[in-house]
Amino acid sequence: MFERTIIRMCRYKNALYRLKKLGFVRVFSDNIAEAVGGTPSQVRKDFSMFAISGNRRGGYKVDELLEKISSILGKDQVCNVVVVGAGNIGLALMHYPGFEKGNMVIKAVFDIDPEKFSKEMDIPILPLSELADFVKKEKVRVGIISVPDIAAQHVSDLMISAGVKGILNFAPILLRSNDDTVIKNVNLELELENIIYFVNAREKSAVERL
Amino acid sequence: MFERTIIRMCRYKNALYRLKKLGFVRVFSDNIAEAVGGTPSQVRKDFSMFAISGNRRGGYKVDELLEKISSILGKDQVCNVVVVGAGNIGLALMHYPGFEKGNMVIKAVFDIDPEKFSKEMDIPILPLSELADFVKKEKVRVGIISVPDIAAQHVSDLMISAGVKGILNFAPILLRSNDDTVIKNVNLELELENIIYFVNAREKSAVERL
DNA sequence: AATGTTTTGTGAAAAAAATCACAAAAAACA
DNA sequence: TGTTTTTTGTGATTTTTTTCACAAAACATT
Repeated sequence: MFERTIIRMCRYKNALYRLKKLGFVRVFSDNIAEAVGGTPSQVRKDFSMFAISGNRRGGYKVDELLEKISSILGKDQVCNVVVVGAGNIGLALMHYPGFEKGNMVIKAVFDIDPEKFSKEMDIPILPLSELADFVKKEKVRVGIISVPDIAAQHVSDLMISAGVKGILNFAPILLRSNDDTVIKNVNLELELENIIYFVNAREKSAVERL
Repeated sequence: MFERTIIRMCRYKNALYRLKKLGFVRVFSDNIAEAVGGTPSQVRKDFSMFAISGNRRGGYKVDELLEKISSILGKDQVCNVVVVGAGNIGLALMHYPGFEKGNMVIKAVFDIDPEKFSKEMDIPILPLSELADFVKKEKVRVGIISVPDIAAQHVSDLMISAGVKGILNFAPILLRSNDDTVIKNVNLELELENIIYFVNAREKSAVERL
């Protein structure tokens, strides 16, 4: 019942890092809005939900704001992540540069194909059978699923019983959250399909306007 | 101003394919709701937006329904897609099996690194300089961006000026749509951060309940 | 110190989305 | 054929989300 606001808070944080890199020390709500494609009043309203306050006329100090948002988003401590599925998507995520800087660390990738195992690497690829132990030992709380749809539910069950509390699922099947676990489904096919719809719709309405 | 409904329509279609494969000939709104994690009345309401009607007491015939939804989503004809950025994510998408079956075909991948070029493959990897010609010749209307953030805006401009009408952007930077082009930003880092927030929030509220 | 300007913070209003609830239709069955 | 049961289709209601609008605060300027 806060979801929209939280999603935006993540965006604000990202935008603030960029603004900071550009040399900003203070920002106003319209700078932030501009950076994330929103409205200034929505930015302020979102902040007010968390009692984040700036300075009337003076805006917000970037560093303070970043600190407050980060503490709300719980990014003070590092979050350990595992990936299950060493296919194309899984390996791509393994090397995705964006995670490290955001305090999220992929500790290992798991698969069932022995061909893929490699314990020596920076991020090891391990047999799926070792998942539960690894999760417990390394205090992993978030997992990424990048296996074929047919295996996704099983992997999800495995993760949850091992103690994972949040799952980002790339398999094209809907995994359901329960009271104890948060699951976010990302379906690339659907995203693309969506775009195609809107492209067609605009084209059609452009034709009709003639 | 329809976005939510459209996204769900895509999900319904997917679910219907699965139900069909399971042997369903007829479905009721609650079967569909169950399959996508929604409510029956929302399914019906969504359908009523497009004047899709079933049979009182008899539900919906899967084939008819699929046909209607598909025609709304504009998936009658194949949609040609290009990918720019032959990095980890780009190559993963290139081999992503979900696209083909949904009538979306990746025709080529583009990059600026000559090391990566390979014209002989099933899906060729070509120099970015050939993008505009390719898009025009192959009537490509949708593009996927999987380049580093710093290059994303430039690639987007290139695509749009070549005639691309829809963009799925994986670079961690917000690209803005205009009246003529639809852009959907997918930020993997943000997705993961989101999950971490909700995991932490639940943990905290669980502790408070003690 | 007084006045003017800018920007926040937030209730109130509007808009959008989801849910409810129930009449109407259609099949099943007696 | 009439009665019962099930499920749709949709207006009405509720909830959620966004936008508006303006007083209060803080700084600048004279």
